[in-house]
Amino acid sequence: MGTGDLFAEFDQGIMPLAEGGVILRGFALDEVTGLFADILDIASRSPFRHMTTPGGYRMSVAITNCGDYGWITDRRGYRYEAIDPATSKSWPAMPSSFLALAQRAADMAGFPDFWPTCCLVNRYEPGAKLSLHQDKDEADFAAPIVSVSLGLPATFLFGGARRNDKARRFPLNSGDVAVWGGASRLHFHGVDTLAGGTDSLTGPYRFNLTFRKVR
DNA sequence: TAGTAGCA
DNA sequence: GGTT
Repeated sequence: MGTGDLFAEFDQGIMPLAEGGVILRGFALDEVTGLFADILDIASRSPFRHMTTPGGYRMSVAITNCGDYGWITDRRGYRYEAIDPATSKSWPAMPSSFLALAQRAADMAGFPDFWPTCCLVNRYEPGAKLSLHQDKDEADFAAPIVSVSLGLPATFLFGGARRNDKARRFPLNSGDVAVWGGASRLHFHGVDTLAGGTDSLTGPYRFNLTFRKVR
């Protein structure tokens, strides 16, 4: 038996993330091709763009959205909007494949009846990162967060309820799905600087789908 | 403070 | 050089 076989058993499974949080390794593996096609379709109507934080800095992660609401940031702050400010039109509808995946993952993690009204689509290129933050612009903290990884690998940072709580590091690969809610719903989290590389499906990018119930 | 930079 |  070679080393690869020893690690193969860890390709799938449930990794504890925090109280109320798990990483479902490989949960979406057989869907990544279709999900990527849906992302390209969304981006053809609401293009990826680099938004500005309230402090006036450009985010290294490019974003777009689909669903009833989209998360945006500009010099005025963070918020959800039903209209894409770049197109002055509604965000693209959430594909049924997205909704079904998010619901299955939430259910698996112990959050039945999850009905996300927003899917934030993040695009990372090598060098891009997302510093520690809380998802707290939603009206309903009872609903969990579901986060799907596609393409290049990354390191997920997951901390505690306070910004200064030490964050733990978790490898995230294409097809992995992280779900957190309950006691960890408002915990600080982020993504470490993306390393270079080429993915057979997405090329020089990592994509992340983040499902939230905004209202 | 979903940001960067500098210092111990 | 990585970490706090």
